[in-house]
Amino acid sequence: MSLVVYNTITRKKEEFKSINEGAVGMYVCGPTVYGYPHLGHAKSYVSFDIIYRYLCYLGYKVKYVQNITDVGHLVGDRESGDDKIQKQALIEKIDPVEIAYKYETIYFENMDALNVKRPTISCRATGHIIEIIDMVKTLIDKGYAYVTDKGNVYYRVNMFPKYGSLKNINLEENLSGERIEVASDKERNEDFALWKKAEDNHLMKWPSPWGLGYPGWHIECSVMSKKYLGKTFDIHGGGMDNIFPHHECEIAQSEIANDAPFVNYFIHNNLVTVNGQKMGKSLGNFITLPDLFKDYDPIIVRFYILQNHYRKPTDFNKGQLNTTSEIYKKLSETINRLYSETKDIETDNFTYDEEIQTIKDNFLNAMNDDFNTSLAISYILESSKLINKELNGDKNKDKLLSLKNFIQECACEILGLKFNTSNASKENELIEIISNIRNKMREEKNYELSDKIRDDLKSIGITLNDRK
RNA sequence: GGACCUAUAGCCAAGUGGUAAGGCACGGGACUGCAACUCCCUGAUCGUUGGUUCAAAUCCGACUAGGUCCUCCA
Repeated sequence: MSLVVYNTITRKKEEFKSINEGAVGMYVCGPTVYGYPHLGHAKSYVSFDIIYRYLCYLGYKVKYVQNITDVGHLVGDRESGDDKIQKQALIEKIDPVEIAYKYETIYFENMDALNVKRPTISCRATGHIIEIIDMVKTLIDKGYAYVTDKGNVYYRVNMFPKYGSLKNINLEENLSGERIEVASDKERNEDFALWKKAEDNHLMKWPSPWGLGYPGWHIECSVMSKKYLGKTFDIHGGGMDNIFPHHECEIAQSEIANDAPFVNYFIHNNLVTVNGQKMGKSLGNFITLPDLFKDYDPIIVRFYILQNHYRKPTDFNKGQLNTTSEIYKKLSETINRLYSETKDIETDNFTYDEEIQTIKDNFLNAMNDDFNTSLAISYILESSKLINKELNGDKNKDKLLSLKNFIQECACEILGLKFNTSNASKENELIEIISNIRNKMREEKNYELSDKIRDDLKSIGITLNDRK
């Protein structure tokens, strides 16, 4: 079975075929770095991490480009809007460049904690101002963009008939009815900014043919994807909320500037909700990752995200997160047992067990069907049951090694789960010693003391699992 | 107002034409000195309503509820 992905362009699942055999170019919209990342970012980047990991597993050489938006953009194109990075800089009383760098660092630390692999290329908007100016020039030369008296540059949306097709938006119906901005210097209200003139109090600005200014929100992604992936590439990803207008604008810019189709597959993850409402920075109902990680191991947050499909919304729910935490602990214990009991077994040649091969096939089929992680996880849990049975029973070498291989490839490599598989710490040795003494007491039927040891250890969070 | 998505057991969640995966919780059992762990068994006709079909959770229509986008947001 081959890989099938849902393509936003066609609103259908399609068989995945890369432009160049054995290689994939993928661009995912990265964060604007002016605040702490939240659970929504986690869902998005974990989702694309899965796609990245799975494509690698399938043998593709993947070039995964992700931008860092370190230029603040105005809310809309209005003169009165705030530049979010600048705003944060004024609050924290440090330079906007420091703000961007600070939150970029935190972003990556948080993603590392979630075991999200770093993109192969991470690029910043501020590092591509020359190329941005260049593409804006091209669009002006082709007549698709215009410079206003104020020194702003806008894209003529009505010249690009495809605009709105990604989101299936009809501009006539949706935009023409709105009140035209009186103060705007645009030809038409739906036109979007490619370059904005900087007001005197604007901190981040660059010289350009149109005066001192800064790039519009959408142009950086067109520029950087072209630079690193070429005019046409395989996959473009991002959150659903970026479909319109961001990705529409990218298509409009890139296809005209490059005279080539932009992207073959657009993949969008669904959003995180809180009590059914979208979690968003502007709504103020977001849960930041640093806060969440105080109460939950990041890898459990990752597991929680993967229990939902990426195209379905995840409703944040502490009760469910606690449940997930319990499930993950059990799974970890089982897998740790598997690793510790197989660490001395020769792994060179073993016959892959048929039953486990079937589970692995099912797992891969689930992944092939548009990265169905929630179904895939059910096979991991099924294997967990088999591990316990085998460890409590025959301890068949082929079965154990097959299971170990399955966990290693599917749970660890593809899903990016981590289990605490080292038993080497002093603490564990100590527990082992205490446990042995306690077992001795139990043999001597000194239950009063052995129960006290069990209870005392339990009270500091260590559970002894008695086995025959 | 326009476009679109979702609705499956107490909860989470797969399943897109052939009679409902998995997990948690609940209950029963095996194991145990007792317990925990582990294993076994146990639950839904799929929002409502029409229709298409030999056959629908799965396709089409209507309705209801919730959500997203049409301003920045992963």
